[in-house]
Amino acid sequence: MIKKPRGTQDFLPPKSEEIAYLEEKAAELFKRYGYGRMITPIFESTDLFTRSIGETTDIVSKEMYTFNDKKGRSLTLRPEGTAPIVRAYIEDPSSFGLLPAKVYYIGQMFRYERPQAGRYREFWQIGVEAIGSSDAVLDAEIIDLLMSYLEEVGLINLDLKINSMGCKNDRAKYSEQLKDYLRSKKADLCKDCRQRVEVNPLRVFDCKNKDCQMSITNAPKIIDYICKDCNGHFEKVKGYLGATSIKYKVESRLVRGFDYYTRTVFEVASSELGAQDALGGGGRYDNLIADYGGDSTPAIGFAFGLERIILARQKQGKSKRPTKLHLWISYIDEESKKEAFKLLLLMRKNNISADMSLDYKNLKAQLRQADKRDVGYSLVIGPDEIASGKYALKDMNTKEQQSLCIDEIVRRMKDEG
RNA sequence: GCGACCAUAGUGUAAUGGUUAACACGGGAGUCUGUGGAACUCCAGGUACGGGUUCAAUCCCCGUUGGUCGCCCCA
Repeated sequence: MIKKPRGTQDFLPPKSEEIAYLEEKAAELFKRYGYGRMITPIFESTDLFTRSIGETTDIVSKEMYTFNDKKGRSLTLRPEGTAPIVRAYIEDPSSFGLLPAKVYYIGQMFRYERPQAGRYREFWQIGVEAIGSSDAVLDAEIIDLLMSYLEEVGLINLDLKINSMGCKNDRAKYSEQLKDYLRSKKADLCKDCRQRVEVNPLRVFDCKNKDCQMSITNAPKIIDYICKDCNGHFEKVKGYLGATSIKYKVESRLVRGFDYYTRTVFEVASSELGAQDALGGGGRYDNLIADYGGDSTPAIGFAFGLERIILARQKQGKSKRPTKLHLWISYIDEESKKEAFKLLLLMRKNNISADMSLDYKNLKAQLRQADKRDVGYSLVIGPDEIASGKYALKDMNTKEQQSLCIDEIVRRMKDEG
């Protein structure tokens, strides 16, 4: 038997409807904030990701689906959504219209990781990017958009953490300070962290090892090393956030997975999700476009994972009930089956969800099918109905049944629907 | 990439080194040939894959694949 590749999923109702629902909600809300949908290729030149995300990050060093096409070009299934949009912007800035350009995307991402609850090799993300402004109010808008979305789909008890990474210079300076500090504590650090000190010292903050956590309690904080401008920017972001109803915590140890972040970064998690608890996150990337050869253009964005939102909604009892059929059509004999089929098509033309038995069964069995499918109404068609032009419409909840002509039935179903 | 645990009808569980692998729910049909949800009867459907040990393996061993949970990392 051929099985689906590891870490991938098939989606059928009701799970597929959950995804559709989350997409609709996003489209609706993002439109209100002025964001339009953007679609980019699902694979890109490998260079795009290695350069933007950072060579030493886990994603690039071991998690990418990379392959050569028939001409020997190295391509990679996108592991995240920001780099492709930045690429498109640099390729043709004018197509993005007025700045800031506000776009969102919905689609699958790919990372070669060991699957576990809330983590897949092919997973769904929805993200937004606002390109062309460094104004702090935009940071607040973006964070508000993320939190509003999560609220919109019914999630509560979320923890929002924010931090500032400063600019390039700040980061380099801070990185050296942190290295010095960590080197002095090297004896207390775990095996992995000893390596991190040299390669990517900020990552030590993510370590869950108790000794490492102890060792960094007095570590220098990036917030103390960021320059005046960056600090001012962060203060403004917090000021604008004060205008919203959003609760957040400044977390000086918050470090995100991509090297391109500058200034504001943020992450939202749910304590109900276990080890993979991050629902979404993002931040500002003011240097990325310039680093790629575009005109210096500041930008900010975020992304969240649909599987984890679905998980959190399940834990919080918010899962959507599968959509039901509205009307089931039953027929008495082969003769009336044709009439039933005609009416079935008529109902569907009138936007009424309806279905009927395919194989002939006795009426009892057909009503049993209707019952199993939890329909609201059932229509019975037999020789008597065809002769009189009046059909028996039964309310499946109250068991009440009336004889009505077709127009009345259509009208009734539409009102109910 | 590392570690631990796991794999039996669609789902949830049972059982045994030896005739036919059991039960519940779910699915289908009928009892009831023009009126559903109950009850009863019947039907379909299963030991993930590949090796090994053995007279004999669903059971024991190894490998593969997949899942779950940690680590890493992140969505």
